[in-house]
Amino acid sequence: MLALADFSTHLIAWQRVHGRHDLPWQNTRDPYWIWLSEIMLQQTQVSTVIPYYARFLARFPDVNALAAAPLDDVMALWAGLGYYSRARNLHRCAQAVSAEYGGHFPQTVDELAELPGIGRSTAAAIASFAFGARATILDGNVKRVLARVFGIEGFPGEKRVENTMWTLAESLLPDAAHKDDVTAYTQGLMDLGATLCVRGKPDCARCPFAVDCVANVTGRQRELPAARPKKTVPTRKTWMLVLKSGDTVLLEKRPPTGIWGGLWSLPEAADEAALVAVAHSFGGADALQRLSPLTHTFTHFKLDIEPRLGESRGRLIQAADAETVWAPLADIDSFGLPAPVRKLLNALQGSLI
DNA sequence: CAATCGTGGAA
DNA sequence: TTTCCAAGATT
Repeated sequence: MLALADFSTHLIAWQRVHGRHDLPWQNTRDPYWIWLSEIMLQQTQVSTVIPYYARFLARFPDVNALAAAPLDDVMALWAGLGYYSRARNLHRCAQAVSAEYGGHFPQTVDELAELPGIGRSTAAAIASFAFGARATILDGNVKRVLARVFGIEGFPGEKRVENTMWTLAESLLPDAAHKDDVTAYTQGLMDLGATLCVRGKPDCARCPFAVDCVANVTGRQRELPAARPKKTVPTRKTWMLVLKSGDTVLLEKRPPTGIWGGLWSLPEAADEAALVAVAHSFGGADALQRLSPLTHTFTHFKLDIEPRLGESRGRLIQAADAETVWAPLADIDSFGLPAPVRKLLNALQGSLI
């Protein structure tokens, strides 16, 4: 039987030898670097984050630079990474740190968790990595490790199960005598879940907890943690307008909340007739050319996109209640666009010019 | 508190 | 091809 006190000891020893030590956000105690990585890594894989992280730091080298930047610039660098409330909260958080803390991140979990976009687990990760605080994280990696090693039943997304895991995770922290090891411990939790205790085929032979792990001993690796309850994802349909004027295309800024909030995108309508009316209001002809439809899958719904191509002569802007712009196709990469819209326009740029 | 909020990798 | 979901937070 694995004594709770032994968990952190074994994990720390394992991390120092077998854990990851060369990720771009490691080997620093700069809370800005660490905070940025933690936000980008929320629900996002390491390999996806790395190129975004490098570009972001090059453009915004410190929290004050980020705070002073227009939100639009932040969104443009975040475009393609998904979950855009993270980018909006990131900007708000930078402004709060700059204005309320003189550009220095607070060091306690409670203060960190009050900042926009920083929840309980992210606050603990920042406090642990940047300030060596004895703080408990509970991300997807930890939930998977705990569910397997300790045989925690139930879907971790369920509140009751998550509360159980928080309590267990708190009890596993290294004690005050090993406070200097909390960084290795926190990193070890993530490393174990990300490199050995993976979802598909966990490498139990290399795991320091193999002989004690409930899932391994009982052969239930595939059943723990319990899968998310299945739901049928609804399908929505939208018509998108690619209205050109010379070498520019009409873009609209999306509202600050909701799907793709704060990004630039193509004008949309609920049916083809409504889209023709939109095109007409911007100087487009009545006839729109049909383009190949595309499907975009979100976590909670599927979107069927019917693109239509039109040409506008006058670059007419109707009432400017929505932010609109004629974007040069050559500069299209400088706009924060949703992934499928970027793909659509990039494909068009190749075929039309 | 369950729903909302992206995208791409992996099996 | 389909399914699942990844260093979660917010409402």
